[in-house]
Parts: sequence; C-alpha cells; structure tokens
Amino acid sequence: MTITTQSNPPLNNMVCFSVYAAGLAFNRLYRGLLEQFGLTYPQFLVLVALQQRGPMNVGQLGDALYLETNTLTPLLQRMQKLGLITRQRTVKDERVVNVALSEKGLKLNIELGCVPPQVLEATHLPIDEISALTQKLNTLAEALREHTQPNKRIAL
Amino acid sequence: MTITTQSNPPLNNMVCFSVYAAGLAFNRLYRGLLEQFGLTYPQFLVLVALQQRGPMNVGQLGDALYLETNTLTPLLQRMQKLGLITRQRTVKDERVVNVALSEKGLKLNIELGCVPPQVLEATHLPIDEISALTQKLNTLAEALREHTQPNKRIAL
DNA sequence: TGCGTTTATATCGTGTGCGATATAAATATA
DNA sequence: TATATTTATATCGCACACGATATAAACGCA
Repeated sequence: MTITTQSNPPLNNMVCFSVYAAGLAFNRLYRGLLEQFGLTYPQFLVLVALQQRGPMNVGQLGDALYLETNTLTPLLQRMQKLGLITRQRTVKDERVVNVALSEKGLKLNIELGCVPPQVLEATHLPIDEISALTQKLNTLAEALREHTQPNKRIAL
Repeated sequence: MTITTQSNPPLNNMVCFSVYAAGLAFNRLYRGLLEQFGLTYPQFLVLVALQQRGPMNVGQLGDALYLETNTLTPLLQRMQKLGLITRQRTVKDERVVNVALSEKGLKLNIELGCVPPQVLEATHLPIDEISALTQKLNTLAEALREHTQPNKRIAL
C-alpha cells in the first residue's frame, strides 16, 4: 500500500477522477445489461424511483435523482413515447406534471429485477463493503452539494 | 413552501446510484470552479493528464481517461481551437495524432493549481479517508471493466 | 508486388446534463 | 380587481459519452 501524497498526483489518485471513471464503468456495464430492454441508465433509475416511491411530479423526481427539469423533461418524454410512463398535468395545479408507471412500465420493472444482482456480482465485492462504500459516497456527495448550490438548499 | 425532506430513498442504497450522484455533484462543483477558465471537467482532465505524463497520442489519452476516440476527437478539437493543445499527426505513422500542451495550455495548468485544493476542501473529508475511498473506487471500477470489455484489454 | 487485414483516428446519430431563457399557472400584494 | 412575483415545467444550445460506421495508413503474406 503506497500512499503518494504529491501535490500533483496522477489521475487515479484524485477522488473526482476515480468517481468519474467508476461512473463511466457503471454506465458501460448497465448499457450492456439494459440494451435488451431498450433502456438507458437514467431511464432505469426513473423506473426504480417510481416503483419505490410511487407516482411523483417532475420536481420530486429531480430531487430524487439530482437532476434538473431541463434534463428530465426530454428524458420523460422519451419514456412516455416508449409507453413506460404516463405524464399528466394535475387538476389542482396545472403547472405540475405527475409522472406514473404505465402498465407496460410496471411489467418491465419486474423483468428488470435480474439486473441489480448482476451488477452486484460484477463489483466483485461483498455486500458489507459495498454498503460502506455507498454510505461514504453519499456523505461525500452531500458535502459537495453544499458547496455548489448555497441558495438551492435552503428549503427546510 | 414545500419541505422536501431528503429522507432515506432506496436509490441511495445502490452503489451505482451513489457513484452516479457523486459524479453529478463533482461535475457541478467543477463547473463553477472551471467556469472562469472556460474549461469543462473532461477538458481539465486532459490538461492534467498531459501535464503529468507529457505528450501522448489520442489512444493513450483514451486509455488514461477511459474514453473512446469518438469522445476525445471532438473534445480535443475544441481544446485546440481554444489554443490549449496542439494536435499533430506523427511522421513515423501518419495515423497517429500526437497531443501536447501548448504554451497557453502550460500557463493555464499553473493557474489551475488552485482548483484541486478547493475541491478537496469541499469534500469535508480528511486526506486519508479520501485516499481510501479513491482506492476502493479504483478497485471497483477495474472489476466492472473486466465485465464490460473482455476483449479490449488483451493488447498490452 | 499486390491486396486483404489490422490499426488509429474521425464522423454521425442518439441520449444525457446543464446554463440560460421562455411560458403559463398560481400566489402575493397593492 | 389588477398586476407583480413566484413556481413548475419546457425549450434551446452546447458539451460530453458511446455504438456504429468511415477513412486512410500500416502491416501481413502469398
């Protein structure tokens, strides 16, 4: 175990890059696994979020996935075109668009159950290590968010 | 005023999502820090890689950043247009394009020295924890890559 | 020498991400 | 009631990322 504490360390010693590279690797792995379902990774995340939390409006989905509406709107439009979700402006507030799983989306979600285990297997890591890593990453991300949007986080 | 409590969404219990969300958070942090230099995060990575390893051809840069040439070529063309790098086909092999820092790129790299410390500070984590996390992520990413491109890593 | 194959990079199309801006509905305030 | 402001979502433009494909140079081999 060599600890290189240089001021200009190689790329692999920068957390940001390791996170970046791991993100690329996950994305490529998921691409292969989701190809047969015609899904992208963000689309998969939307399905999971809707399954776990039920119908949501666009803003809530953005809070869950850490995405802006300018990313979500086109993504959801594509998923609607695929028949996986429904998008409906609410009666109470015409500005709000409620997003829900369609029949087809629900069925697809069941088929997708085989994906996470495959991903877990590909990590070659035991569950407890994965959990620990996940927790650390969540803490890290939360710290970074505080430094990025000082005025967006006020909602409390 | 809606209070969106970011409770314990199951999404945050998936490593892939935590990596994804941390990547988004890093990207947004870097966006703010690099804006004054007119750089994106991948462009910043190219500068760092060239600084640390010296001139490289496109393929080597791809190996270093885990990016394909179809991503790198346009990115490098933009950086060349900004005057940060030079791109030259080698005489020995006309297929190979050698990428090097320009005068301007070298100077910019010096100015960029202030960025990593700011990022490190934003993580709110001590160096040793960052290092440990980085190592785990590198190991994880390597495992994922083995499951994704079994035929690409042979040529070495 | 001739020619099929491999290699390095480039081009194209699609799908994210996001800053800036637009739009319409709801709300606040005079 | 009228209007300014806020809020929720959408649109636009640009920069990644990558699969599929193209192109030209280098190589292999009869």
